[in-house]
Amino acid sequence: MPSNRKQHLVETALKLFYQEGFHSTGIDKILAASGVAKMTLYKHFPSKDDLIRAVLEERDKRFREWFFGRVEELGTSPQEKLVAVFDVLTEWIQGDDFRGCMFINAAAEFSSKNDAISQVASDHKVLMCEFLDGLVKEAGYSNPETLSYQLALLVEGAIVMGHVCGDKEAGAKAKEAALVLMAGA
Amino acid sequence: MPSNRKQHLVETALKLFYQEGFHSTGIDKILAASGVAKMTLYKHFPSKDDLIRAVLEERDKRFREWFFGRVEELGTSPQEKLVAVFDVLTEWIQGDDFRGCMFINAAAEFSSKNDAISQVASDHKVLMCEFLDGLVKEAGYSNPETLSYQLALLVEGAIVMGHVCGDKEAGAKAKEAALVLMAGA
DNA sequence: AGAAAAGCATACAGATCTGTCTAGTGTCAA
DNA sequence: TTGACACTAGACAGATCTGTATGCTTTTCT
Repeated sequence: MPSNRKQHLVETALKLFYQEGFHSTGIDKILAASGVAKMTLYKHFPSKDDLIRAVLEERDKRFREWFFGRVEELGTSPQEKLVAVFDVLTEWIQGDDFRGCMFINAAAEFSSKNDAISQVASDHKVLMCEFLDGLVKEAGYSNPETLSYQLALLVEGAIVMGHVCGDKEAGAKAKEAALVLMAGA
Repeated sequence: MPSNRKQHLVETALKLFYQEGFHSTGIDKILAASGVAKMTLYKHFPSKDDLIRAVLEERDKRFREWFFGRVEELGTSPQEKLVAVFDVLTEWIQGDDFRGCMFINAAAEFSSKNDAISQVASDHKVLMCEFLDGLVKEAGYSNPETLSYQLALLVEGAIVMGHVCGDKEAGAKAKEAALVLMAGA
């Protein structure tokens, strides 16, 4: 049974790292916000990097659960689910606490020398792509890899435009483009 | 006439901030790498944030000059230039020192509270979009804004996949998608 | 040549940040 | 009751980082 405190730390760090960035969020801020003692943190996580990795892994797990789950809720056929991807994307981007993709942000903050963190970010994107790929294959498109990657590009593009430019319509516009690509495939 | 030293500082900071990130690059590292004295830096830039802003503005200027220039070199008709956009994108992503888009990275590191820096990042993206929009309009597409934004999504998506996943083919794959969208518009 | 500006070197203040040490508190189980 | 264990509180070490102060040298312009 995982300690109460450990989970609580990850919870708090999840919010703070996402909202303010990794370097900008000091250990002390996380401790103050969570009400956990410093020694407890360092008992569970040998270093800040370890905490960051744990947070990213948790984020990956939760985000995909939420995203894939919502897609399944909104669509029945694989075709519908592919379209739903962009509705869920829009939901996310339009949410009040949207601040881009945590993994893109992590890749931006940590140079690729930091293997472990960059790897988690890359893995997350691969898993997102594989989800799309699964749907595209189920839907029976020819050249599924090509189409699914193209849809992934639109998703990532919308995340960026939503974050950097604050364009709340980025998801909807990506959806339009996706429909064109799907129709042409 | 801008001081030699000032330009030299921006030059050095440009490289370091891009390669290692903004928070990870301390003032002292920039000074050591450039051989400029600390007081000289603070004479030209009241704070690190001011230096960062100056660097981002310079980057925006140079990047667009390079990017737009290369596009003009590779294509003659607006149509060709639109295709060339994705060849130049590929060139960039495949370059040895590619580490994503400096403005996406800046937006990731600085929470939106930091108005000035976030604004420069947003402005850069808007200018990139406007360039695409100009080409699309010259090429005579109907619904130009729709198409140009869709192409922008592909560009941003390719940058992300190129950076986070290290996919050197992201640009080429975005090009394929762009051709489909252009054909359908 | 000589004044004014620009830059250099270095030490330092003060804040902040990661990570450690120590001593004490509360809890649960044998 | 006692011992193991998790956690707390707070001081502290040591590094690092931004920004300042001071005194000196170099360049530049007239």
